[in-house]
Amino acid sequence: MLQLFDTAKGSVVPFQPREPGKVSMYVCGPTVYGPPHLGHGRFSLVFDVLRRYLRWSGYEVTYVSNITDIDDKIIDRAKREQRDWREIARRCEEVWYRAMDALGVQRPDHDPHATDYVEQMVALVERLVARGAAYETSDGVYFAAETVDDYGLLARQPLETLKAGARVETIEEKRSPVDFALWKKAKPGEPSWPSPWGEGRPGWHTECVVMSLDILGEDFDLHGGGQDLAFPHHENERAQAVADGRRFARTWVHNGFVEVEGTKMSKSLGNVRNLLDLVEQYDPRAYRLLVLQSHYRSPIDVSDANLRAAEGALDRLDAFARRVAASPAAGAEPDPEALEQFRAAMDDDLQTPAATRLLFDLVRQANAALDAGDVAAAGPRAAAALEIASVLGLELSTGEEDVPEEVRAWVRERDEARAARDWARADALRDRITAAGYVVEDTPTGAVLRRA
RNA sequence: GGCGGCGUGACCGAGUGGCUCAGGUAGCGGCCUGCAAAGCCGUUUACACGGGUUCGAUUCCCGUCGCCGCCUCCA
Repeated sequence: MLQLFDTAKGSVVPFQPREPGKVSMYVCGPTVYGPPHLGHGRFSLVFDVLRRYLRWSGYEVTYVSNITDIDDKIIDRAKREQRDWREIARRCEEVWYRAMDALGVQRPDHDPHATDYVEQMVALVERLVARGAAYETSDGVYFAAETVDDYGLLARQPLETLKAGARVETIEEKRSPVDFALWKKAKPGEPSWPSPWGEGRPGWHTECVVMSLDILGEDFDLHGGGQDLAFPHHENERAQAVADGRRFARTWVHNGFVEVEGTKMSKSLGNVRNLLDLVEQYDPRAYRLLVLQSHYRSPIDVSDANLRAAEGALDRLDAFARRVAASPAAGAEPDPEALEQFRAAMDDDLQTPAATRLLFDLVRQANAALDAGDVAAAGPRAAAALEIASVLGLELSTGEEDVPEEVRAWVRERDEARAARDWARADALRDRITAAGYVVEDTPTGAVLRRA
């Protein structure tokens, strides 16, 4: 059975879905005001892997991830660039999905947009005001954090400490420094929606409450995001739901941070903080592998050296996939014991490092068996390795899909030359193929091509 | 000030009170190969420092040093 670290409980607990066989998960998505960065990539990959694993485990998964398409940062950028804020949001959303697609992150089943839920948000804020959990000020409506008994649960700090640590540039009308905006009254020229408190826009923390409950219903299974969202964002979502008398997420899962070695990194390749740059400069799967190789709650350091190493490892996996596909070991049933080990690793709070180790062990074992001509031993291990890779979202390349006909012809010529033991000619042809960007591998069944 | 995390071999990065265990990348040596590629095998005193607990600590406790994150809108 799957065990996950629940931030609210502060420990690893058995994952028990609301409804047997079904999992409802909500993962906080991006605010669309700029290109996605490495942090977005990490949480997307982490929860993509969790989702794929749950599916593979037999759960029917509903995956919701929102798009925050109205926010101060969007408005600021619109002002600065003299553009329409909606256009910025729309463009950024396109870029977001382009990056996600490149990373192999499956699209959410639902991607609610904040602007489609403003009415429901207003209704929630009204209820909170009516219950005395929120109050109006000259610039908006604020949530009174002290009305929630266990406020600070996700921050894992008591309310008093949070208040003591709060930064002081707060509005004087706020009753407590930890209170946060549910509704912001519009200044002239700002996008706005009608409300009982006048024209304005929702605060950030409210949308996720409304959208998650609307789509997934009360007591949904899992709420996820980056560690930095635990407080204040998730804390504040939860506070609203609790004050509204609703049951909120059963389990809270947060992934660790991405660290980019400032100077070193920027020196070697000029600040790859942007996800799009990363997927252009490296095999996009390299980031996924990097994420898999450390535990989701640990920090990861994304550096040129790390990404290159991951690319090297992917070459190995691709070569393996090619070799298996071309061998008689292809198509075997996966070794059940290996899959059991995989399951054990993943069930233990998603120990993807152990899972990837298993993957590489299986690859080595299967390769050795193939070397020895032991198809019976190679098949099940190879199949298990390929299945594990697939569950982790690592799509391996077996193919020489789009090799130009010209290059194929050289390969055929080279095979003939080799058959005639004309090594000089064979080597000349290989040079030509190499120059065209391909690598030839001679196998017992003929030459195999791949991209360099 | 409060809370939390981290410091592992050339590099990255898991993990554990004692049982050669990681794994990946790179280098080197070997096998295989016409030569390669791919693959396999082998390979470099590893666990920040100082104490303590213990028969025994990289793993537990205390301290020191260093790095990092969160504490109102940043995944």
